[in-house]
Amino acid sequence: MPTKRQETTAHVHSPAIEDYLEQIHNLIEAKGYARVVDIAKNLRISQASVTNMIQRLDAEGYVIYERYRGVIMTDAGRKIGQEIARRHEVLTRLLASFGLDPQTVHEDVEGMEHHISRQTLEVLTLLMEELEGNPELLMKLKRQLG
Amino acid sequence: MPTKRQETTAHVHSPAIEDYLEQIHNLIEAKGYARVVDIAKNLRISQASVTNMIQRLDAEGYVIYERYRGVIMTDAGRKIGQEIARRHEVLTRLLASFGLDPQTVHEDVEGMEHHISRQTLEVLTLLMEELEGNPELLMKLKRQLG
DNA sequence: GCGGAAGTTTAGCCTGAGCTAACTATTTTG
DNA sequence: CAAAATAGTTAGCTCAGGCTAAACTTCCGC
Repeated sequence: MPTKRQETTAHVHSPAIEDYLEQIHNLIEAKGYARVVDIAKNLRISQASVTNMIQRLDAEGYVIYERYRGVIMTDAGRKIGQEIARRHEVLTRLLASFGLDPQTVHEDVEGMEHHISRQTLEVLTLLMEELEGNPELLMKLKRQLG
Repeated sequence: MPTKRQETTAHVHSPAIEDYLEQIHNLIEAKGYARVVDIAKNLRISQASVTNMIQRLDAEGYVIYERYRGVIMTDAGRKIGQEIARRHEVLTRLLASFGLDPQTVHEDVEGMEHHISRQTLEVLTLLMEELEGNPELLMKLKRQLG
């Protein structure tokens, strides 16, 4: 893997970090708080790994963490969490509109969501909106999918 | 042995492996052979890392490797290399048709190409073809991009 | 208000995939 | 055809991000 060389300037974050922040963001949206055990369950990794990463997220300024007490997000963390959630939603709606099986959609979205620039997100949003507002076109394309 | 169906190109290989096989495939297409030094240059990693990985690719049956003599691809390796190259091409054409800057296209494609299922590839191919055959629609969408 | 269940943290380990430095092999060229 | 340049390899590191086992905290029912 051509690992992105660490930019000295604006700090770049890994897919893993994005996954955690997206998850924490979603949990806080949904239940008002984010527990280690739930993050671990949703990401399907061990609780120990979550604790570990949360400490890193705190050190890097994405969350504020107090031992045994849970996390809250900083503005920086929330921003990233929201961005990823947005990419997730657009991709999911776009693919789902073609009737792909939900499991496949989920897997592809999980994989792709970390790699989409602002510009590409705009393109995909546009495509999604066009298809949602133009059922004729969508039907035509779906017919071609066989 | 009970029958274990494994039809859907199971993700048994890493993104890194796909990157190498895509690159080796492209080089062989273009020049008839793939040298360590060129693979390293294209993936922007060290030659030592390439040698290392090539040995793994041989061990896992994707290429045949002879010390100091270069690599050739097995059928398994070629299949993956072609698949990734195909995903690469579809994504590139789709995004480029909206006039996104080539550097951005390239980065996004590099990131996304490893995560696209057969079904999603079909959807994206369809969208690409529709836009290429329907300049009206493409123009309309591009106008909306601002 | 205490004891066990549930949740969290620590310690120590592993693997993938990069790196550099030093060496070896091959190719090119004066 | 030998020596310099180029290409390839090996050894030994690093780092991210997983893991398990065991220890520690918190919470809840009795």
